[in-house]
Amino acid sequence: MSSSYHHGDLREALLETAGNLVAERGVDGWSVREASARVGVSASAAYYHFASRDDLLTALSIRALNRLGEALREATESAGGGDVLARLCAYARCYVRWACDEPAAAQLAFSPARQRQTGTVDPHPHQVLDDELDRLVESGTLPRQSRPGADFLVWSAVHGLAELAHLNLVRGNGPTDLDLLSDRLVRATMYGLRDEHSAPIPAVGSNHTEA
Amino acid sequence: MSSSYHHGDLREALLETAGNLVAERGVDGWSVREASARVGVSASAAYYHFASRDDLLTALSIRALNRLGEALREATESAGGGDVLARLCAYARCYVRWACDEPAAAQLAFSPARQRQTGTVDPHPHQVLDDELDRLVESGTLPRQSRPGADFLVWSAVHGLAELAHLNLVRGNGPTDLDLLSDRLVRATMYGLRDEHSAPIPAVGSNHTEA
DNA sequence: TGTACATCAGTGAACGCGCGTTCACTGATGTAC
DNA sequence: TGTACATCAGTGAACGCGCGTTCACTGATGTAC
Repeated sequence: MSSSYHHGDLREALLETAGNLVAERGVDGWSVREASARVGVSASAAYYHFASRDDLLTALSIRALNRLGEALREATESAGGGDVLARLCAYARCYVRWACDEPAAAQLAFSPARQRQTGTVDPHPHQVLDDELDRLVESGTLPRQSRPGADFLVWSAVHGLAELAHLNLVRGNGPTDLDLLSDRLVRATMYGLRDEHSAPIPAVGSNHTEA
Repeated sequence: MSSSYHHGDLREALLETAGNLVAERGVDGWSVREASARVGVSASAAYYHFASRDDLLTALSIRALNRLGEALREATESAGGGDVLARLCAYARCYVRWACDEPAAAQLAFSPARQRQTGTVDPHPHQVLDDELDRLVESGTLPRQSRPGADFLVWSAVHGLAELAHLNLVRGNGPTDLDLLSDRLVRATMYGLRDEHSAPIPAVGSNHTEA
């Protein structure tokens, strides 16, 4: 509000700015001093709101995970008019796009160093996925006996594609291609889960032994 | 060899030591000075072999990717006696274990900053996977028409599980559980790919529209 | 086998730098009476 | 409405630090003759 002293909401402004810096230069490509300067405040002011740089980073990571969760919820809600599989495809597309658009935020959100207090994340991406899978069971698309653990399988597939895409390791260019690939991945995984109990042995060999 | 001066192979020793440091403290948790000291050499000696710290890191990343490639090749070769699906399962298990055992190496290997000269990596993980998928086509397990792009789908699934596992986001504890989950993931994906052309529409809804 | 000399592969001191964080402080704001 | 005072939310100078990298140098090694 006023010209100096008593910034309206410095904590929020620092988070926002640090978030931008992370997006621009990666998780460690900036300093507390720089974020403070960009907000127009002394470096030490940040320490009134965060115990340390790491503390700020943790807050940022929770924020990122939360935003992803919200975006996913929104994407699924506004998709497919009753087609539960389309909802899941929307989930995957959103997830993959997010990872490509904000790679640094993605890295931060799933940073191994910051994962104790994940209870703080309200619409957690995992939770949104769980809800969708439950829907798929209700609708009969996913056999109930395949439901346990299915969340991790689908999450793996989607997360992996997101990762590979943002690393630019996926050939076939353009966002549309990526959307299609994403759909195909979701469908393949769901078909596989649908069949895993009815046709447990593949076409050719029959013995699957421990490696 | 001799007590000082003219270390046998300082370049190699530095790579090895830096690799250990990365494993212990993460990609950025160490300094050139520290690596040099650990080898027993002055800090500046490193600059005779590497143009910069970043150069060293790049060499390390290629090395890591190479090792993964070799491990995967070995895992698939020594698996399954003709059962091509078992070979693929072995691939996935190896990949996931590697990511869990050497998370920092994994992060480094697929670091977005270091990906131009990947041509230097000989048995590239992607190549090993491609070879296995070709085998699956030959054996009739994977329909030929599903082959294009299948590498990215399977890679996504495996990579994603590896990532989630090393982030400790997968419930169900113990390496065995992880192996089983990994097998299940591979099977589900392969079943899905097998069926994607014969049964393109899922059990329930029929319209899949763009999100 | 011995000597001269080029080259290889190190040393160690020094550079400048920006960082996270602390501390004593002070200006702005809100509340009680 | 005015004053006294506690509290809030900043300032800015200073700390100590370890870093990547450079540079002039020197000891060890290999080769030619």
